[in-house]
Amino acid sequence: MMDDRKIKVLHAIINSYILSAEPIGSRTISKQYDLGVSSATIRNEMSDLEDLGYLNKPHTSAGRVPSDKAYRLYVNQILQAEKLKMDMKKKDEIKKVLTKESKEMDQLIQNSAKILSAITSYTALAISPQMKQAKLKHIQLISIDEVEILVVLVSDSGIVKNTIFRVEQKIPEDQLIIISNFLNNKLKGLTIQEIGKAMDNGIFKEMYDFKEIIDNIIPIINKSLDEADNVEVYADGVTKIFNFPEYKDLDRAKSFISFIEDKELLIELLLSDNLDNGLEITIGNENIYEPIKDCSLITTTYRLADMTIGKIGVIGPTRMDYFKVINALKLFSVNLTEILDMLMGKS
Amino acid sequence: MMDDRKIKVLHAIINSYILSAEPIGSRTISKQYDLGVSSATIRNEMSDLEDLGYLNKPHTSAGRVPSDKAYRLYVNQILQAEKLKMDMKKKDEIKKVLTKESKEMDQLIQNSAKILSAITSYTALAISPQMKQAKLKHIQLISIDEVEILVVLVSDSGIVKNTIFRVEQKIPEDQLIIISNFLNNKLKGLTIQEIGKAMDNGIFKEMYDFKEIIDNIIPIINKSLDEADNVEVYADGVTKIFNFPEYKDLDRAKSFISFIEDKELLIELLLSDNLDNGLEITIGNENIYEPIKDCSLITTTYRLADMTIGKIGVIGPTRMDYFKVINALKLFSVNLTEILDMLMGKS
DNA sequence: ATTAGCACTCGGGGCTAGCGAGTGCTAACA
DNA sequence: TGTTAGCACTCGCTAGCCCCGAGTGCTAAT
Repeated sequence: MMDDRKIKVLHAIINSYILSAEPIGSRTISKQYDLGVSSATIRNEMSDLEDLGYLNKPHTSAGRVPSDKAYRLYVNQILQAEKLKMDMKKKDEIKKVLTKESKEMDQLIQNSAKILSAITSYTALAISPQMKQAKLKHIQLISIDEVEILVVLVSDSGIVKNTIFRVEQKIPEDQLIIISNFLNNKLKGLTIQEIGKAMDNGIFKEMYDFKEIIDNIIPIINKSLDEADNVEVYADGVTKIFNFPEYKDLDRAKSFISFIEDKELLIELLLSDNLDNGLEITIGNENIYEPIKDCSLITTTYRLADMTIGKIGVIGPTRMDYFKVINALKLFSVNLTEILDMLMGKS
Repeated sequence: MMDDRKIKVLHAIINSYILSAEPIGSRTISKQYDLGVSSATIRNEMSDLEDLGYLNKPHTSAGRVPSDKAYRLYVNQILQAEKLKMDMKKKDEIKKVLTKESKEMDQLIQNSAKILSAITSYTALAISPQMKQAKLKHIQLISIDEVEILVVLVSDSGIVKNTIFRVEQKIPEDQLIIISNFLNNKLKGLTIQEIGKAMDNGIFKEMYDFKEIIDNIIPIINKSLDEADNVEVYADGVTKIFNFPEYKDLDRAKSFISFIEDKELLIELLLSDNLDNGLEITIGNENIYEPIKDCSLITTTYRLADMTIGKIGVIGPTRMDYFKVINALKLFSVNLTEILDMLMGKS
């Protein structure tokens, strides 16, 4: 049913379409690709492929265009063949640039998106670390002035969050230290969620002496935790979409860009699988979100201290250069993980 | 030369063009606006206005379109008339929403851009606080574990920055406190730049006992200061530009969106006047940046603790609804300043 | 099973004509 | 002298038309 030649023809069409974005005719294939058969034969094969759902006709007298199903087949074969050797030279090159230009984690992620978009020429997306799975490493209360106290949270992945809050009456420095030490003892090593639970369970009973102060502080810690949970998404190269003829249509361009502009939607998109897997590819209609049902999204994860903490990916027309993008992404996954470990002093 | 009637005609044309985005003919004016003269007279006036540089003709047989000079005149008159009374009800409404949805400063700025874009239906820009002019309120070194130290900087406007750094050998807690106290004594109340200078001048001589440690810490503080200087820009409603017929042209839309996407350029744009003035309006060609020479940019500043710390604004086609935008911006300026003072506990 | 040949389809580019909105001039009028 | 009616003229835009060319699908020959 899908004999070898059909596969070859399909591949030829896909490759051709990825380059040209124009419907491919039988003649083009028989000329450009060396299949040793005439255009008439190709024509028959193409007709079969259409019946099988791998090709579509924009209209009767145009050539044919690969369907999502075709891309899926194509991608699966790329992944299976797994001849995706990493270009070490390029990897190190990128690593160098990234390391040099990124002092903070957020910056690193942002720069990665930028470079990724530059080398793939598609829109790049990246999501910054979530703290949910991170463990608390250090918590400290610092008195700033008479009425202000700063809460500093440090997670084991090195991310710092802080909040200032005000108190009615000054809390002496030494009391703050006692409280800080107590909190550290009780909470160190717990995840954000566990801390929330611990606080519900009233771990503070034994600190009755400081009840008043602690009552003050609990909501602050909760709030800080809430904020620690904040994730950031970055999109870079959004306007690259204009380079693709399929987006010469204003409405399509608008709907794409609007989608990318909606950060909340992007977070949903990128967190859908909750960071579990590595490389992920969704093609065209496989996407849940209406505005990108004619796009493909390829993402991969990066890790810190053996935890998957974020995602980086590329989005573009379904006829994107999957091979190039997959290679680039693998490279970024490794680089990000390496740099993060370095940046946060873990390796 | 510019008698009363000419002004009236010009205003009519501008108002009409702001609504329709189509060249206006003499007949339209004489019919729609009650000037008590015939279209022929209007025609003559329009011809004069063209000679004076207030109107342009797209081509011979089209109507006329206001020039940048015309908008400038128009805007100056709006500003002078200053009948811009603030709609207190609306102001409070917005304040309520902003307050409710913004826990952190960055969030507040971001939300402001969002709402501003929503109510004006143009693209909104906002830049987050710079610390350059802020004064150091508190600095503290915290030992996190054996080899990691956290530097926390708090500015008088309540903004917190922190950096983790590693040291070779553990520095005892009490030494850190001594150093922290020393730094606080020396540096409190200084601006970021002054601190840099102070450090160059070797204020650490008297701390010779801790020379080794301090030598370690100086670059860290410098780095923290560097990072403290980071500003964030937010753009919201970028795709609103697609709603305007003058951007039905893909290239123009692309160049606009590309410009907005370039955060560094945006920062330059918004910091050009270094936050000195309040309301600022640049129209069309008055803009330095090529891609927005057919846009108008209206910005205003917001303050915290009596310092101007950021800017928020709107960018759109030159035929934007200046009146509406100016009103909205005034409202945001006040609201942001008020909310910030509250959020940071100053009022 | 493959291929050459051919009729047929259909989108798109180019060309033309006509329309309609708008101008600018002239001559008459208050 | 400023205002107006009238009119010829301009010019972009749209609709309609034709034709080209790329491509298909069928048939008949190899």
